[in-house]
Amino acid sequence: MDNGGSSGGGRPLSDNHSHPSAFSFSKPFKMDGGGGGVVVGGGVSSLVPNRRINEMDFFAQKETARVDVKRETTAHDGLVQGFHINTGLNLHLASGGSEKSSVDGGTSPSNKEKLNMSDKMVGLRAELENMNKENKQLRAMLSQVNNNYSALQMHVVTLMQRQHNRRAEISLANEVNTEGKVGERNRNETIVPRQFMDLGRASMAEKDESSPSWSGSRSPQTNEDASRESRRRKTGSTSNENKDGGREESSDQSLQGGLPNKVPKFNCSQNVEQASEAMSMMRKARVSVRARSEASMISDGCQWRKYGQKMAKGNPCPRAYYRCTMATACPVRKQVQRSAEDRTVLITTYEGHHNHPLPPAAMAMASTTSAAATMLLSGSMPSSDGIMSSSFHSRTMFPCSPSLATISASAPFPTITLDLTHSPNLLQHQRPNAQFHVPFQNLPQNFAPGSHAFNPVLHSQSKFSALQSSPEMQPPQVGTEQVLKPSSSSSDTVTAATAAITADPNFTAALVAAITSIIGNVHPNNSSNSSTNTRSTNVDNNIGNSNLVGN
DNA sequence: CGGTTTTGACCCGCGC
DNA sequence: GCGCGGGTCAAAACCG
Repeated sequence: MDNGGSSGGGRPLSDNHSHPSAFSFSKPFKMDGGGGGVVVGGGVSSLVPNRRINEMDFFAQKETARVDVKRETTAHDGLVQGFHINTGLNLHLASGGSEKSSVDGGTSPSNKEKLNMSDKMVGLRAELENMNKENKQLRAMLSQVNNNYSALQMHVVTLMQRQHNRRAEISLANEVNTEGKVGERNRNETIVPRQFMDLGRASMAEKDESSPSWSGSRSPQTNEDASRESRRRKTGSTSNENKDGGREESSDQSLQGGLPNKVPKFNCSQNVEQASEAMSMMRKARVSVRARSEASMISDGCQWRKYGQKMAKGNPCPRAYYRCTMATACPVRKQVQRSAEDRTVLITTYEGHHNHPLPPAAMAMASTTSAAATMLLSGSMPSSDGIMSSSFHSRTMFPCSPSLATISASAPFPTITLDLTHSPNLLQHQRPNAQFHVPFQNLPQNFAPGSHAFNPVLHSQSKFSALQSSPEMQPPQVGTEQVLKPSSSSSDTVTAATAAITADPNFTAALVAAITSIIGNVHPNNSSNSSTNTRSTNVDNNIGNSNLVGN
């Protein structure tokens, strides 16, 4: 691996990554001080060289220079010149100055006043720019919150429906069979999918240990916690482990904290439980992205810290494990591995939801993974028996983009795979035919289904059966994904999932935005990617993505 | 010096 | 029970 050369410390990473708070607050303040000092203190001659101090903000310097010229001409050429200048760009400034000078009486005080006003102007503009930046940052945060909100909302609706179905089912079963089993089930009333529940318990157990009755099959999350717990007990809980444990705990909390709007809506404790279960499950849902890239990692705008690497069976390429480090408690993880069949294909699997504001470059991917996970879960959870059927080792395709995404909801983690290996022409076949209008209704103009015909080559490549049977399409890195063996029940579920996903414009919009950003990032032309990971390409990514996300 | 990467060890679930 | 594979940890090495 090229990790040694590309590793690099964290500082370039944090510098390159346009963390909003880092960017928008430091520079304007510098600018204020510099610009103000120059104009007030310096004479004409001293001002000109100052223009070359490029450390300062361009905007402030331009203002300074403009004022210099005016002042110079006013002083040397008299009233006519001065009058001429006053009709220039800074009308407000000039008139204000003249007003004050008439009050004060002298001409030189008038100049000073002008200077002061221009100083203030510069400061105000700097402030304005600062506020604009803040505004942008807030907008980004807002859009993320909105995204999370809608995702969670959909999931809650799904849960409610499932609960409703279950009640109906139970009452039906009670009529038919009055056995104790059913009665017991009825007492528990809201039995959600077992796997779902276990995941929820894991997070609940951390916060509330007063639920010892939780037992049964252990979910990976529980395993993780138990493993951590056992290690903690063994080693006497070093500071690091404490930190880690705290991190995990706070990650769950923060997960919910990141979506505060929904949780209070649950009045009964069971619903709260379900919500947290849903969140835990969402953390476990995975979104896998296949993309061609020479880089060791695709640039998604986030900061990642590698915490492990393993040789996976059946793949000579190692699998790398990354954690999001943009926030201390961010639960998002990802796995990166090259495809065994095609080494140019990089498979990135995301898991979890960011609990912190994201830079614009990261918004697309985060939104996609979030929405995809949500839709995957809400659509894939069978409502018939509340348990993710073991027969649900199935995959399906997005009808809107047959070569784009694959659902693989095999236990324990439902996974959705976005195949971007045909990315160069992706934008040309957003909508293969008129059959799938709805999902792209809300697309930004850039991504609105264009007049380009669906690429016939890709179209032929993307047939359902071909993709299913293609070993390349099976993300080899995750879980126990299996090749499709469609059963009637699974196909129903898959259909439901597909329908749910494709009916959600938010998801499709986010999906397309993410895909487009990825295309920009993983394109072979991006030569700087070849030996470096995210940090080296973030600036480019930000530039490239800002347009996409902004739309 | 602080953050990241590397890498061996550990734990757990699962299949036999 | 044992081995295998996946996932994670954490000390050491590395980097800027």
